[in-house]
Amino acid sequence: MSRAFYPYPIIAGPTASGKTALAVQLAKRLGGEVVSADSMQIYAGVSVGTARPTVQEMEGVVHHLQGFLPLQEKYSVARYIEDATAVFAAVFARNSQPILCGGTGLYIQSFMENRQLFEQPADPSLRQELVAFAEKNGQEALMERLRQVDPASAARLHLNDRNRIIRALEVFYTTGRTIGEQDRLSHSCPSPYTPCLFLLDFQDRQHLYDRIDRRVDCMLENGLLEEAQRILRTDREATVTQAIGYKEFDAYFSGEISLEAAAACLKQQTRRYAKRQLSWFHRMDGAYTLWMDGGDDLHTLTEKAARHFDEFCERRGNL
RNA sequence: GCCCAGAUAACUCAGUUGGUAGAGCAGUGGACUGAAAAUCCACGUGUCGCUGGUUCGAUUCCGGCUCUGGGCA
Repeated sequence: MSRAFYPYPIIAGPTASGKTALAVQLAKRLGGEVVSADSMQIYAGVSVGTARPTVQEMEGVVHHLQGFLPLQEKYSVARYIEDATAVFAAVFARNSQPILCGGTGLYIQSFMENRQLFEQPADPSLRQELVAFAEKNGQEALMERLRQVDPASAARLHLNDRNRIIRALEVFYTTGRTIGEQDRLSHSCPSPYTPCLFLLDFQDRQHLYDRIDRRVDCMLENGLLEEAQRILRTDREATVTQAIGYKEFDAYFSGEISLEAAAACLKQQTRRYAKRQLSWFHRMDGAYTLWMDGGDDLHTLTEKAARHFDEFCERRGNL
């Protein structure tokens, strides 16, 4: 009996590592479409600061899940899994090859594992209440509340990690289950798709940092300031205001620091972000690393990736 | 030329009543289950400017020199 087999490549890597260009070339090589896995590029009107691929960069390749969401709207990994799952079904249905490409580790991993997250929405008013409680009574008191209902999570989480403590409480109060139980339940249904993970990395970290610096300069030339002004005027509750590339100019617009200082700050924040991304990707098993500073040009890298994907499909398809 | 203040981690500085030193920031590593470009954790050896002197011992006290600010001429 032959079971349906739906393999797909994942292009993962830190910001400015060259994911976009490689995904486009691989899509052309394999006859496919790019599905973005980026928590900020989903928003409309933030194309410069999030380095969303331009029409020229896409070279005619179809891109999904980019620039479709209004700025004020909240998004989450749950919605992402839903959206990406729908896109994958459609792309495979038309006999095309989806290529997942992005830098948001949580989104990539959650999609890969096909986590079931449809029964436990966030509760903003409860969160607010818990934040207020923590501010009034202190972090230790908040942790004590978690310890009462979910000692395992309380032991695992750090006292200072308020977001996660609040989330754990939220899950318990709204579902009656601990976040650990919820976790087990979310893995009840394996993914119908088989991922082949590529990690874009650098042998010399400095090469990545140089690329980040150049990209920020480039963004400034392409109208980052205007975009930032617009974003900073939107509701500060919106998810998009968390993006790196806008809040760093707050102090510049209010006249506290020079443009050079703001740009330097942005570069630094981006470097730190890239490091966190690498940290996430390094712990994912079985990745095929593509060294972006190993002397290979884009064509060679694309060929390496395509060949590895072919072998991967052959090997897995015969299981 | 004179007077004053500095010179300590890549950077900004603290400190040692004389027993070779520590914060922030940067950097590095890590975590991550519905905000994730978010949130959080861990990691600190450096000719204490150079050179003499005093001392068992000087980064610390004293002298000279060099450099950097500021002031006076």
